[in-house]
Amino acid sequence: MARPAAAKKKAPAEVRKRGAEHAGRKPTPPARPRVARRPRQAEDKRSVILSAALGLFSRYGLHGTSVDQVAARADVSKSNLLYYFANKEELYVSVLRELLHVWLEPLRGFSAEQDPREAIAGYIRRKLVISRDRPDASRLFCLEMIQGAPLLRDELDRELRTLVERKSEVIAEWVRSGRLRPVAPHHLVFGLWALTQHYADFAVQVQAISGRTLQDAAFFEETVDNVQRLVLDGICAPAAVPA
Amino acid sequence: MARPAAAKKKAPAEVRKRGAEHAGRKPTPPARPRVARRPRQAEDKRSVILSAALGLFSRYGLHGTSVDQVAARADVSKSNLLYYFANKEELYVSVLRELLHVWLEPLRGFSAEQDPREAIAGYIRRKLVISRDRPDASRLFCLEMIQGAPLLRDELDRELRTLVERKSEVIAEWVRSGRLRPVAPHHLVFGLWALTQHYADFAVQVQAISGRTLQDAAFFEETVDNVQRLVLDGICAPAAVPA
DNA sequence: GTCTATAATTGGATAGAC
DNA sequence: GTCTATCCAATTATAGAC
Repeated sequence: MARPAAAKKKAPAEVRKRGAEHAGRKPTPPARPRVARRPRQAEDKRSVILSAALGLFSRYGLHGTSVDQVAARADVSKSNLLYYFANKEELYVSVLRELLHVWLEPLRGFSAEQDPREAIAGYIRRKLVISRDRPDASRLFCLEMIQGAPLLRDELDRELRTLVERKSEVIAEWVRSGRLRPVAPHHLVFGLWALTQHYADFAVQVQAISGRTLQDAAFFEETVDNVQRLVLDGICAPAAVPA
Repeated sequence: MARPAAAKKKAPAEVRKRGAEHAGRKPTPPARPRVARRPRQAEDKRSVILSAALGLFSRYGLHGTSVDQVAARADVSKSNLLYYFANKEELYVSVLRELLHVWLEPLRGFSAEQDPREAIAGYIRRKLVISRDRPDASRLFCLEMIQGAPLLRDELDRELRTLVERKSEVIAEWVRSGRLRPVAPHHLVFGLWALTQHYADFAVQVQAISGRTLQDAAFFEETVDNVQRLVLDGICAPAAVPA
C-alpha cells in the first residue's frame, strides 16, 4: 500500500533515456552487468512478466503458481516483479483483462446480412485459430469459469451477455428467414464455443487419443473441416434427415 | 511415512469391533462423546471426506484447496482427516480414481449393431445427465486436463485411448455402411465430449447468459434436444445440404 | 480413532541499501 | 529500478496424550 508501483496501476509509464543525465559523471560504469541493453525496457518488461504469468497461471491456476516461478520464467527477481505489480492478485487480474479482449474478439464479427453458412464457418475457423495460437488464453479462461469466475463475473454479466444477446438475435433472424433450421440461439453459441475451445483446453486428451496437435497444419485443417461440417450439416446421412 | 494410515493405501480397512478386546476391562467408557453411533463408520467416513474433497478440489483445484477446508466441510478435524489419508496428495489422487470410473462409464455402451441415431442420441443424453448430476466430476476432470493431467496420463494413454479406439471403429463402420456422413471418428468423439461437458464446466457462463441451469428440468430437456439435433442434423436448412 | 499442540516449510510481501 | 535480507501468515504434516 505504500509503494510506488503498488499505488494502483501503471508503474514505469515513461522511462527516461538511461544515462542521459549521467553522461560524463561516471567515467566508467563500475562493471555494468547488462550487455548493451536492448531498447525495450520498462513497459516492455511488464509484458514479459505478463506473458510469463499467463503461461503459468493458465496451467496451474492462481494458487498453483508462485510469484517466484513467474519471476524465474520472466527472468526477473521476485522483488523486481513485485515492483511492477503490487501483489500476486493484481498480476493475475491484469493477465485476465488482456485475455478477455483476445477471447471476445471473434465473437464480434457476424451480422444478419451475411450468409449464415459463411459466417458460422468463418467463426469456427477464427476460434480454432485462437485455440491453436493462444491455447493458454483459452485455458485460463476455462479455469476461471470452473471456479465460478469470481473475477470475471461482472464482465460476464455485462459485456459478454449483451454481446451474446445481440448475436443471438442475428441467429434468430436467420432461423425466422428459413436459412437455418430451428435452433435455440443460445445453445448454438454454447456449442460453437465448446467445440472450438475443447481443442485448446483438452489438448492433452486430444493428443493422447489422436496423437496430433493443432500445431500440425494438416490436423488443424482436418479439425476445422470436421467441426464446420458437424455444425452445419450434422452427421446423419441425408436420407435420415426428415424435413 | 511412519504412521499407521500413512503406510500406503487402505488405512482403516477393517475396523475391529470397538471394545471387543477391551470387554469388561473398562466398566464404563469415560464419557463417550458420540451419541448412539450410527452403524456407518470408518469406511463410510472415508467417503464423506472424499466427497467433501471432490466438491472443493473440483472448484479450486489441488492447490486452491487446503486440507483444513476439506476437513471443515466433511465435518472432521484436520488431524483426523490425515489419519485416513496420509497426505493431501493421496487424498487428491483417491478422488481422481473414483472419478475416472464415473466419467468413463457412458462411453462403454454403444456398438455397431445399434442404430447410429439412437446410439448417439442416447449417449448425448447420458453425458448430459452426468453434467447435471455430477458437475463436480466433470469439472475436476477438466482441471486435470488443463494442467496436462500429470496424474492421469497413464490411464489416458491406456484405458481411455483403447476405449476410444474401439468406439471409433464402430463409428467408422457406420460411415462405411452409409448410415453416417463421412466424419472423422475421433473428431466426432471430441465433439460429443465437448458439447456435453461444456454445460458442466462452463455452468456459470451458461447461467450468466441464459439465466438457466441443467437443474431446471425444462432447460435440461431443451439442452438435450438441441445438442442432439445439432450433432445429428446440423443447423443448415435442408435446401443447403448438398449430398 | 480422535484431539491438542507444534514442528517445519512454503511463499507472499516489505524494508532499505545501492 | 533492482537487489538482499527479512518478516510474517498460511499450511502441511507430525508427535503424543487421551
